[in-house]
Amino acid sequence: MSKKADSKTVTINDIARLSGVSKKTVSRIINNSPLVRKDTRDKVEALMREVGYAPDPLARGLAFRRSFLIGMVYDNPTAQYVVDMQYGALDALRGSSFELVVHPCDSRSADYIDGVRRFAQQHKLHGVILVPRASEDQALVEMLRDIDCRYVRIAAVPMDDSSQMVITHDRDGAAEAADYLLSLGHRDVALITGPVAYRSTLERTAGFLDALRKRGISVPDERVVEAGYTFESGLAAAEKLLLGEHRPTAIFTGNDEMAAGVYKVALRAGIDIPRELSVIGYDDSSLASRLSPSLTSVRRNTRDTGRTAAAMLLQPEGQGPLASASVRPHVVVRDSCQPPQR
Amino acid sequence: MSKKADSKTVTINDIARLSGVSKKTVSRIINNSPLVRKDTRDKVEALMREVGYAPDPLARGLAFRRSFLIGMVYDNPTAQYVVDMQYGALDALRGSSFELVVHPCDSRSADYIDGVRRFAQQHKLHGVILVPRASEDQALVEMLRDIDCRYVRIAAVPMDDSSQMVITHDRDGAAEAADYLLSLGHRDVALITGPVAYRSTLERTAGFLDALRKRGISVPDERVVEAGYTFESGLAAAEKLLLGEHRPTAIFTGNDEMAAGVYKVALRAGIDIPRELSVIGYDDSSLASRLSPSLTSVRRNTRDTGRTAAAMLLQPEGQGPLASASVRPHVVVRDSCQPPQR
DNA sequence: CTGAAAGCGCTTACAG
DNA sequence: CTGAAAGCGCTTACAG
Repeated sequence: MSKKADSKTVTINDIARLSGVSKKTVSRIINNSPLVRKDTRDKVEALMREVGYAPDPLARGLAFRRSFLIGMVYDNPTAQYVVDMQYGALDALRGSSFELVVHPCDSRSADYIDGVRRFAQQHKLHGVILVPRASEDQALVEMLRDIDCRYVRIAAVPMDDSSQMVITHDRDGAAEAADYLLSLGHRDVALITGPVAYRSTLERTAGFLDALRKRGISVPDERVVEAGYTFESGLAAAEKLLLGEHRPTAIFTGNDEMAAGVYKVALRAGIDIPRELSVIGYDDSSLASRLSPSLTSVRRNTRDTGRTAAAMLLQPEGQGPLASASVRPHVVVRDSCQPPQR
Repeated sequence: MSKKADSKTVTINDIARLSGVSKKTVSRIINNSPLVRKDTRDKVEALMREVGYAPDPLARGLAFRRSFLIGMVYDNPTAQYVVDMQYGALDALRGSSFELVVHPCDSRSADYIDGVRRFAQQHKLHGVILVPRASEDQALVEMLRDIDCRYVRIAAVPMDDSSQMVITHDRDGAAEAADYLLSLGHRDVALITGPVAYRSTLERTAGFLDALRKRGISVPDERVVEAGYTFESGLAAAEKLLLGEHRPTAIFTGNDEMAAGVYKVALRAGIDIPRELSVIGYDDSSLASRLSPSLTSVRRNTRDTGRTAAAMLLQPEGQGPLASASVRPHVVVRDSCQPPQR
């Protein structure tokens, strides 16, 4: 037991002494410097493994003036999305000496940028992953450049240097949803969007409407209702669309939460899904299969997105971006859509 | 701009020099030592505020041999639960110099304890929050003691020193669910439980059955079905309970996910909730209001739990536990229960 | 390819 | 109540 405790207090000095090289050489090995003879490296690495040596990230961080922490900055999206993004980032960090530090924030509050600044600056973060909608805030990004903090932005479209972006192509995902509804024969469709302040909203809306337009179908203004990406706002929007004179045969919602609102209104009004109304969501969250009937939805591969973003942050500086810094959404068909009734 | 950058490179030496005291005195002020004259403290603190000085956690961590990081270790609970727990912990950490590092793990994998060990040891974590079911693993806790890492366990019942426990009283929550069903007039009730390997399962089951027994009602074995806390397992369990000869008038599920499974089976079988079947869940997750009809469920106050756990970790060592290291669950009534039909 | 010196920004004994 | 010295475990110039 005391031996175990001791063995964990091994330092770079012990490794240097025991393997008969200088401390600097050990340091070079830790940092993968090419300036070490292969046999020296092998010998020292074997010793490190044998005694279970791992360099102290605090000491390295102090000397580097940069910690071994990756921050994730996000502004209140749904729980499943946040957790998936975290899992993805952790996938990429596994086996490295980096850890993930979470920083939810409220971009509507006046001093949230200051909060992120303190977070990044005080802990000398290696880099931060910016999740929408925080990733869309130019002022936030400028602050990060100011304090010289690396970042990767996740967003629907390119908004920055390609080495600092993961593109989620929301436009394509929404277009695929439109094509799917068209393929079932729907012509009278409606759309419940997120807040127009979100880039994802603009992209999903444009992608959906453009795909319809290409097939000669235009959606009247009253069939496009802005909501807030929340269940409650989806409910209110669904009431507008479903309780009037003519109702659409299909509704596309900007996320699954709002689709749940449509379900609730339809149930109350005695409208059968999918017989009388088709619904397609966006996110493919766990909620999609919980709903009855299970919800057809656009999968975003959030975990892949998080993994890619974290991997980019681990790239040595100056290195080019990864091959594929983008993630493609696609429709996952379940039970909430069918051809419209005659 | 360059001035701004400079102002952030202020060190303890600058503060000492500018305020005419020794570095050690500044250190005492940072660490709230009582051994500083009040006027000295005020003067130095004013200067620190003026120049925007914040001590470097990496340097402090190196000298303290302990970082300013709190780890959260959890084993795959639902997304909403994880996020709520994180938010709670962050509530407690706000304004401190501590940050939250997340560490999901899989307690079924052989080397997960080693993974937590490396996590805690290498980064010299200040402490870790253990979320169920990881918190129930005695081997994990012993490893943490071994490496002298502080921890707080979140669990349904006391399993450790009270200064290292947040008790969630699942037994009481389940008893309240039983009392609620009884008050509506239900006598023929069934139970879908989580895995019996979970302490929460045992507590919720016992709490529910004991409350019924007190009123003279015993639940036959075939009315108690073990499932896995997942949607799919809830579905399978519901099929057993609902598709046979006699079906119960009410079902209590160990969490909301499994309640969603009951909903799906009931819908398929044409059983109306709540008219023909009452359902009550546990968690009061966001899913509860998304379902139709909205689900009555036992709220666990997860955010409070996380906040309390983190606050305990910030207590100076040797200090007594906080006043209330426990969180009380209670039933939140929605639309999924009503008196049984005659 | 390898090494001895100085330093990263703090704190811990040890004195006074 | 305050301070000068040594050290936490690494890395960065600078030499060779």
